[in-house]
Amino acid sequence: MPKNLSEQLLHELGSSIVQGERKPGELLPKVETLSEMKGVSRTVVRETMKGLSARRLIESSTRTGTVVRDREAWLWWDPDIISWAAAAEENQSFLMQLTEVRLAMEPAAVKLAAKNADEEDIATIRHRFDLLEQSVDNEDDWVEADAAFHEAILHASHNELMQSLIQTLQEGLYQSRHTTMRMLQRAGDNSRKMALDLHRDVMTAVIEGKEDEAMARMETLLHTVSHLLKEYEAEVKKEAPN
Amino acid sequence: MPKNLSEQLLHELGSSIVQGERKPGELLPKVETLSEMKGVSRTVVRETMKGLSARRLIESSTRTGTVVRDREAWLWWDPDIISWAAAAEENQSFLMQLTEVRLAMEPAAVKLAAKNADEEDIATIRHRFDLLEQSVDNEDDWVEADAAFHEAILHASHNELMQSLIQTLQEGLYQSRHTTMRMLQRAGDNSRKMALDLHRDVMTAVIEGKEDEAMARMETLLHTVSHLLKEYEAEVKKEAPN
DNA sequence: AATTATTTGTCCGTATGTATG
DNA sequence: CCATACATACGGACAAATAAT
Repeated sequence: MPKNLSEQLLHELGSSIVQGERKPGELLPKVETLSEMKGVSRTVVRETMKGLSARRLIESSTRTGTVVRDREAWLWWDPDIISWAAAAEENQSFLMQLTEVRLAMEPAAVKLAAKNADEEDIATIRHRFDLLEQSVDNEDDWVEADAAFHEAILHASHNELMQSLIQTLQEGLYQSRHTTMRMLQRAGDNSRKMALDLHRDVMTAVIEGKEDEAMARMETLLHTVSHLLKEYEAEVKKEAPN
Repeated sequence: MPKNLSEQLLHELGSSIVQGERKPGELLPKVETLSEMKGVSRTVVRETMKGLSARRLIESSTRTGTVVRDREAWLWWDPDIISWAAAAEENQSFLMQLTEVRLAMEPAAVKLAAKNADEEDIATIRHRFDLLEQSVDNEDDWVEADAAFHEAILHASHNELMQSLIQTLQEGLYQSRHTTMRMLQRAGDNSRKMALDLHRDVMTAVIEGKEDEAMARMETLLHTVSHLLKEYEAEVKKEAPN
């Protein structure tokens, strides 16, 4: 639930643009008109416009009005834009793109972690892994512990930009998939036990400072999880087709 | 040159936060005071605050006032934040982080390009390479043609998120280094001829759809360029130490 | 080529709501 | 209950740019 009028309107217009309802080149109604249409003051409309143009979704010029910009200009790594795109009806392609980025970044981050982790980082990682191990039988705990473990690894990379990037895309993936993810967790203890081993492998490589091995093992982990996920989705689809 | 008052103030306050002048936890002056200090209306100050909190640099709460948020919360992939950070006095660490991300993303993008490029993409890449080849003797043309070539490759990845990401970080790197980059261009034709061969290798792998080879060759290219750059910087430093 | 009309851009004053000490 | 300090919202006034006449 949006807190104020301009955020509400921002969400409404932003979604309609990102989800393709309003297309690049299209002219938006003028401020005065929008103000009347939505029953808000010009100030609110103007703040909304400011938010949209800060994300480079629109471009305004005097007399001509305000038009939707080309997709190439959009600041895709804005959390709002990602969430709007992930919430779209036809978002398969977008989710795939997010996954492709993740597959490039997470292994790179782990490689850095293997290189840069200090004693404190390693202590945290060990601790988080213990928690993961203990929560292997509980769905909710597992999801939380898994996120915490990955967060500790990322933190050990000592690269704030990567952390921020991965966190943003995780949120994007999570948002549209959290039900699916939970379902995977429910798929059975076997999946979790297998995943636990893979996590341990990553951790060991990081602690021992074996960069390339850490990277390769993270790739294995991601591919395995994605494979499990697909398998499970196919199964669910078979049982209950659209 | 910032166009308006709120952007001017946004730049001023944003820079002071990102560059560490105002530290996390620190309390900002209240709106009224800032308004007087800077000689602008409260509306301008409020718009500035909106811009800062949209980037999650600050957090406001009633009565307590407005405080600087922890670095982890910042939206690092905002072009403004990147440019403020890149312009900082002590930015060695930040530039290294940017480079680390680039080293992870560009090869991944090329790999995708080798997989996804269609005929039109390939025609464009070939054309851009021809331009690159023709501009091997001209500094200014080379810089432009080089950017255009990389852009064509990225476009062929058919992943808008990666494109946007790489473009943003390129701008960040460019901004603080453009003089250095130009100097590398001036370093001599040999560097450019060597670089040209490396570009051709990448192009060939993409056209032939050899994913892993394209990726490996882009890694080689990036490492070579970065090596040349370091060498040249060292030389310049030797001639004219601080 | 000059003028006019339209639309966005900018700044301001003011008022109300809300949470805090 | 009161004073403080910020958030939100409204609408007026004028400036600047530019398409249309």
